[in-house]
Amino acid sequence: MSDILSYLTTEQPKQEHVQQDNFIVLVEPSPEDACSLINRHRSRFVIVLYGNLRAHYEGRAKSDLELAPRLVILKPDGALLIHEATKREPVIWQPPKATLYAQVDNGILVLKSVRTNPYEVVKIEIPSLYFLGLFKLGVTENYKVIGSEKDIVDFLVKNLDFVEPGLKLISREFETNVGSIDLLCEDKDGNLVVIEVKRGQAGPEAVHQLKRYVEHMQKTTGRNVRGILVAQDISSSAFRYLREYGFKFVRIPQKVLIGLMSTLK
Amino acid sequence: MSDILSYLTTEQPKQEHVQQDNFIVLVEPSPEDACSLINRHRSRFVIVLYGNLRAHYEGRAKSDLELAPRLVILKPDGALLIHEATKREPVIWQPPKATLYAQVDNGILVLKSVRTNPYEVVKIEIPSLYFLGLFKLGVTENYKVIGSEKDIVDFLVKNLDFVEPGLKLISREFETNVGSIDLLCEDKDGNLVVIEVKRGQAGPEAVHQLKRYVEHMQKTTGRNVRGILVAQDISSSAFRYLREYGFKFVRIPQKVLIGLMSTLK
DNA sequence: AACTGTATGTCGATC
DNA sequence: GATCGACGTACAGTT
Repeated sequence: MSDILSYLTTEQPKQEHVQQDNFIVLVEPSPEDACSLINRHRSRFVIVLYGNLRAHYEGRAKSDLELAPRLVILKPDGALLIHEATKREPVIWQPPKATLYAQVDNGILVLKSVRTNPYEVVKIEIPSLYFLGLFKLGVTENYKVIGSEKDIVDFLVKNLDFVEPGLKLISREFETNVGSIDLLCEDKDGNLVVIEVKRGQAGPEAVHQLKRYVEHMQKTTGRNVRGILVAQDISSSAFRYLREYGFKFVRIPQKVLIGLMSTLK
Repeated sequence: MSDILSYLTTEQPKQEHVQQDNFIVLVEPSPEDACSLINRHRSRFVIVLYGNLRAHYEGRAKSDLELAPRLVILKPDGALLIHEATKREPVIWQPPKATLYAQVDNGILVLKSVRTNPYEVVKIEIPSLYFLGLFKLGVTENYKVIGSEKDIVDFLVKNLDFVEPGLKLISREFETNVGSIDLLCEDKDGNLVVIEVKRGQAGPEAVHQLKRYVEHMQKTTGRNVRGILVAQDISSSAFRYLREYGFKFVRIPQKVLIGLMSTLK
């Protein structure tokens, strides 16, 4: 079976074939054929390999994978993923901008991916390559995820009363040298109010972030400064901190978020 | 070409074929064949689909992908990935434990993946399916990445003089209700020393984390407490904080880390 | 199941 | 290029 498949996909004149088709698949290609196809098409196709392979990663950390069947994905931007049977995450990977080198060493297909800054190397040896697929993919322009923190801040800017009646907006993304404050306001009593927004459940870090901003504004303005944390939820320990520091928590009910998400698009 | 390939892969008795082979590939399968294969084998194979597809995600946030060629990966643990031509990250995904439903609606292959807690749904419509691959993959047991923070702490425990001569270990992973302190020590002058370890470059958060621990230990013990941040590097603003709070920074040169990584395995 | 902290995090925005 | 914070973060370890 494999021979026939290989034959079918390789016997045609490559250039034309590639230009009109948006994918090529080979079953049990020779290392040489695979290497040649990879080198010729890696800048235009996403390449999927399935084979028995060893892999080694070294850079910020280091790890090794012994010989086993795995899936390798090579993208035109240099991203490289090695996947196993489980997890959303690859076991070993290289982010975009890595450079790929494919060659045949002693009859074995070897892929090497090198990245700089930080310098990191992934080396893959594939003694048995069972499948090679080249697929033409695109990139969705203007891809937008709705419901991010930015969307919530947008909403709050237009509905400040939702946080607390009488708030007046001073600035959005107010830059300080301790970070950027999501919303800086003034309350009905003339206090400065720092608002920190979190999309999901706020943890201890969110409260400490808020504290940092509040302290900074107190120090730099000398005014009385309040802190308000706005989120869908808050963890118990984060809530302890919150009360300790005298801050206020405003929950965004999921109902509001869903409504918010359905109005946007 | 496609017809012949499909034929080659489908005409054989499925059961035997599957049991002995570790992969099956089909070019331009019918939606019905694809659906049937997916439903029968999704718990044992990693499935790769290439086709022109629309996708919709809704849950913690929400997003849509218009019709375009993309790669879909389905894993036996329920993980689902939709990849485009670039990035290490999938555009849309589902983490493990999601449940997959595959069906044919009006002649179109439709995949639906549902996850609970949080409730999230990914729906994929594939009007044109060009390729379907089923690959048998494993999971590397005892997979270990070397050079994690834990490894560094291990090293420091055995080489406390590296941080500062005369340090004596009191506790590792000392649990407080503000978090767990990497290393709690006593210096040669009898001061309590809180050591926070970061693997890479320490940012402002690391310093604030350290501050939290130091303040907590001061409050609960009444003793004089020092703070030391150990990391490969520190960002400029983090260093400002560090000096402001009177903490100390100890750099782990990369040379030491590499040596550390080579001794472990 | 909820919570906490790490990650070879990745990614985008800003300086 | 360095820095910083968000992410549908994912994931592992603990309570």
